[in-house]
Amino acid sequence: MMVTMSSEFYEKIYTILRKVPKGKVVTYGQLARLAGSPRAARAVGTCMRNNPDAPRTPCHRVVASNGSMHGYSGGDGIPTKIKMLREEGVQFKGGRVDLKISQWQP
DNA sequence: ATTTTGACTTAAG
DNA sequence: GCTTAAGCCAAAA
Repeated sequence: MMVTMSSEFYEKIYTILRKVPKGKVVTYGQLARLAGSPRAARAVGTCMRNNPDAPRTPCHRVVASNGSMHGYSGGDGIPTKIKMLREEGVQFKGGRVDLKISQWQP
């Protein structure tokens, strides 16, 4: 199998994000860290933006490090994202996700 | 090839 | 606890 050098870490991001169970969320930094680039949190966001609510990439389960969210390219954006997470059983706290109980732990 | 922008994170006030 | 500033990675102009 040949290695896709350019988007190598992108595929990792998708793979990891796909492993995140329902009702759990993951931060951009965590995804980047698991992908092999702990400082590429921004790049992760760029990747998500190009891929909307693709059935293969649950970008709505990706939140910021402090539990809040920065953006979402699907539905109404942020509100839709919150709604989806809430439907999955994610506990919210003043508009922010409770990372203490809802953050995915590999 | 260089500059700008962006779904980020951490540190400091 | 919230706001402001600086740093980092990758894609788009």
